[in-house]
Amino acid sequence: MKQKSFADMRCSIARSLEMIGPWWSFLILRDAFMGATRFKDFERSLGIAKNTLSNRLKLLVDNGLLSKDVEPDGSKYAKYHLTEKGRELFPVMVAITQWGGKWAVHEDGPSFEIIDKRTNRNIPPLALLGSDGQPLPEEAIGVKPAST
Amino acid sequence: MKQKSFADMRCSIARSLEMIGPWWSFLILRDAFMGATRFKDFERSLGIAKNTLSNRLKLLVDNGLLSKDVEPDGSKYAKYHLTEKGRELFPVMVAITQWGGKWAVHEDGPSFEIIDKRTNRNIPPLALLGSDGQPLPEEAIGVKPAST
DNA sequence: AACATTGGTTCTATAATAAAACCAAATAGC
DNA sequence: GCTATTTGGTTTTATTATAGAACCAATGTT
Repeated sequence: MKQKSFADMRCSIARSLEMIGPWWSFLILRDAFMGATRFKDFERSLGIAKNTLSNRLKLLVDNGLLSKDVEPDGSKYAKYHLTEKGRELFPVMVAITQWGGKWAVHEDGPSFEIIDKRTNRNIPPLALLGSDGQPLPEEAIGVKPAST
Repeated sequence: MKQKSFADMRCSIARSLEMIGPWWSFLILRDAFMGATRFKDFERSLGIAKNTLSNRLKLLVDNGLLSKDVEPDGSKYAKYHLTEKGRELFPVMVAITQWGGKWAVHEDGPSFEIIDKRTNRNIPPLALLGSDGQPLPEEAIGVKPAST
């Protein structure tokens, strides 16, 4: 009984989770955002088994979230970089980071913070905006199922 | 070799993923946001195996994302409701929905959309704000590792 | 040239998941 | 009030995924 796939579901959340992949994949992307590019970078940071890492990286490359590039910097070891598709997951990272900062924080505090470089201060919570571009009051949030 | 836990990592993203749980858990929460409350609601919507659903629900309740309540409405079947901790994952849902709406959308279109009820129109992308509350330019985004 | 590091692959053991069968309690239909 | 159905599970079994270790060739370092 193989693991069920979300890939044929219509819901964008399910499809996104399927595309990102399970577990480790998200942390691999996190490290990519933090500057990791090499197989060893990810392995060291995550303490992940090499075969698992290898499979995850392949999946992320196949799904277009990372690219595996041979650099013109002299080295023959490839580097993994976020694609545009991968980079656009940044708001998801921020949303989870902010949630975790409130509800899942380590006793020693978080390992990193997302800041406004101009002021070196934390950024405020991600803002839900209404169709007018102004902050969206909670009672105005709605979910509309597809009509078809 | 049991599955590695993220629970003792310091990173808030890792800790959040651990707390939410694997795979299905996120879709269970999605359905909770969409109004599902009963075991059967989740089962029908997800097509999930009952034992897996049972385990996931227990985990989500144990981790404080859902509460299992006996309702005063006459029924003796319990209902699952999002706690405040669970409800505050809404921005994460929105972020993934918006990403998926761009990068993982089904050929028939998304199954639902998040709207501004006042206008019945889609909401714009979640906004990253700077410490001044104004939109944060990309070059001002920084990540600061913990000093200690 | 010798040694260490990198980026894997292969193999085995264990844990997680799916599917199906089963069941008691609750609810609905008559 | 009696019967049938639905609900909310648990148990059992089969399969898949993951972790860990050992191994290896290519690369990079001294």
